[in-house]
Amino acid sequence: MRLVIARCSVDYAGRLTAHLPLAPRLILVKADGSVSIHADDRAYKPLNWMSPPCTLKEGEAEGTPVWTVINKGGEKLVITMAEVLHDSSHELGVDPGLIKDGVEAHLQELLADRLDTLGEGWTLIRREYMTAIGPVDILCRDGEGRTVAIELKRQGGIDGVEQLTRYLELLNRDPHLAPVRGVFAAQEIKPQARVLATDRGIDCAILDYNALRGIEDDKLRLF
Amino acid sequence: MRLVIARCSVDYAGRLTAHLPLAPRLILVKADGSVSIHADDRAYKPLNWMSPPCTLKEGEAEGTPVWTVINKGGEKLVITMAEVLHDSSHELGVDPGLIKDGVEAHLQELLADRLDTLGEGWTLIRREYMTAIGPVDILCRDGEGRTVAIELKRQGGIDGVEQLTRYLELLNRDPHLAPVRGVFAAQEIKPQARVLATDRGIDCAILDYNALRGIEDDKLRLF
DNA sequence: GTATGAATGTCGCAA
DNA sequence: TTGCGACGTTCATAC
Repeated sequence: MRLVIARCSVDYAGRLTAHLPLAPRLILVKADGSVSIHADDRAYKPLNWMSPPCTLKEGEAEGTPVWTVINKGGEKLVITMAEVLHDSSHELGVDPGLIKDGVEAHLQELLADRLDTLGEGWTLIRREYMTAIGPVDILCRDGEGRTVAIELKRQGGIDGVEQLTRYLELLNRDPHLAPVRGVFAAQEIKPQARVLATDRGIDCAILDYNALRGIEDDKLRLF
Repeated sequence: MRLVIARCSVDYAGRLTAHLPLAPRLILVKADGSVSIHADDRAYKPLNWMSPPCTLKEGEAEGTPVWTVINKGGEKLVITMAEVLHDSSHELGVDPGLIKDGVEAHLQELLADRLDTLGEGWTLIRREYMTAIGPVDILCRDGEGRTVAIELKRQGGIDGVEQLTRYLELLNRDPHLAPVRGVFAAQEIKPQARVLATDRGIDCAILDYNALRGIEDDKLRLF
């Protein structure tokens, strides 16, 4: 990883064209070949960048360094350095990587295992039940044997209700499944999404991730 | 802007929980208060980060530096540094910012000028035709004098079809306009979106930006 | 490889 | 503040 602090101007021509006037910035060159240009704001987002695979050519024009980064698609990033204030390189090696927990895939797994938290006697038919317009997160049967389509979200917004509505419309055309109930399950459901869901006869369920995981942990502890 | 290279382990507890085992990484502290942790891959994306507003507290545990970053929402990032390999600070000042030159509004302009690419005798009524639920990208008449609502997208997804459906529903209530056809026009239309559109009697059109622009260029060259 | 949906999405605009 | 759509979205995964 190479860190360069320089007063520079930058031009990008690719999916759009962009220009950065002369100013001091950080230029970050990673071992993967990527180049990104950071200002002292915009949080983690660079002003401009080039993703690998790409090639960096360090050239010169009238005594000032000019870096040209090009990728396969013909996108081009040109960095003109009026003044280099810092330049250092560091060997980091391969990163062992990130361990994530608490994303939708995990929620789905947990809920599929604990459908009884939604109601007594609920049984799983399939996770990621495939339809022509996409996979239903969970398809199951309720205590009375009715088919239920569950849409899972971390944040329950209107778009999730729309999604579930489309699935229900489609699933209800299938005589083997109809009538199909809908359950909109999320860690948090926004008021407007709840109103819309209720209006369409879709039930809402708030998921407690820690409780689900806790139950799971308890279950695991038994064995 | 402060650049620290350190062998560190990181724990994040917030919208999800994540852990990074001990390894050499770049820790980037910006003047806006943000902290991001970069490995030597993943292009411009950090392994972990905290966006401003947040507070960084530099502490210590058994002789090793421990940084704790907390934001208003109670999200927490803890960086434990086993070994600091580099530490430098740099004044960059406020960045003059980015000048972008994009394509999205341009597409609408081009298509409005070349409605005949969709069919013979098509004529523009209005771009950005205002309705109670938002502006229809293009409203026009087809060769047989029927009203047509066009929804434009660079990437045609299901959400775009939904949007157009809502417009059509509304427009068809207006006796001056009804019946109104729908055309979903995009540079690329995803299969599922096409299925949904077709199912709802909405026509799909693929736009060739370069061709449209080329035609436009030719036209411009005449004058 | 393609297509599809999630993302600690982020960002910006408007009601 | 919330909602909504775009992003050089990027990213992972199922087909």
